[in-house]
Amino acid sequence: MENSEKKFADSENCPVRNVLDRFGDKWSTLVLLVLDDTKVLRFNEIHKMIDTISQKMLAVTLKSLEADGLVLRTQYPEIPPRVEYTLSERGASLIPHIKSLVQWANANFEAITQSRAAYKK
Amino acid sequence: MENSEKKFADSENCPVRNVLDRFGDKWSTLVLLVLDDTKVLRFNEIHKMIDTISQKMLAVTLKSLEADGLVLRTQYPEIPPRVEYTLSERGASLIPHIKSLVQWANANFEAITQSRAAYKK
DNA sequence: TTATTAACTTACTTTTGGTAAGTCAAAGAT
DNA sequence: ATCTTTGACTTACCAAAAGTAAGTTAATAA
Repeated sequence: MENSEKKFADSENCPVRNVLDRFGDKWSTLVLLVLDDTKVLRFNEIHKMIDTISQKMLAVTLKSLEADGLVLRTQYPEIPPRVEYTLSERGASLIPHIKSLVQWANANFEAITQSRAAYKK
Repeated sequence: MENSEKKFADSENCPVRNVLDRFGDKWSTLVLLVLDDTKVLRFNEIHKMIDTISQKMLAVTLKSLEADGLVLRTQYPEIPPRVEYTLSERGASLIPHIKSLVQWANANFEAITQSRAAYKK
């Protein structure tokens, strides 16, 4: 009995599951794209660019991206505080892969929208 | 005043936002990968391969993938029922882009895990 | 003295996802 | 004839994740 049927089970040890758990959240990928687009951004600047994200979720998203070593956080000892976010090298290395997905998205956006509308049930 | 700061706002009309909203759910991408891996699968077979997904979420995930035209559903008029799922052409065209992400995941899995452990705060 | 500012937290509510049981219709077992 | 099994789901209820709004901090400006 082969267990090819278990290839994706067990998210602890499966890199695929692990990374999908990581980026299958609502905001991480978008934040990375925004940082790639503008290189250096402060908290409130990111918040303006993605205006539907809540401050709370932006805070936790940035924190987990930082924990994963994808984003660098630089804090200046001033008041009011100033904090700058940038992609790390590792974060930057992810971008081309995300952009390849984005290209597909742009190419298929219309067709998908139409399928969705036609599906209606 | 330029509004480059609004490039990613408004998820209705932004293909990037739209597609990330679509795949920023917990299961869609995994289901696509599993279907790519085995080509034709029945409901319960997918459920076994991704054993942590609930039947409920597998059902809604498959339904939305079908609505988007990424997955094809074939129902045989038998009892007990038999339903087969496959990738559509459109779904198949997405796979290479997802796999490029997966490769990155495999390559960076260890380093990320270590960063996470070191972060601890 | 009070307002302002940036980068967050905190308390509370809503949405999304998980769990377990139920449905449907026929074939096979008792 | 009634009971059980089977596969692909629903449904009702509960827990976890995300959204909302208000609060915190410390210095400078009004």
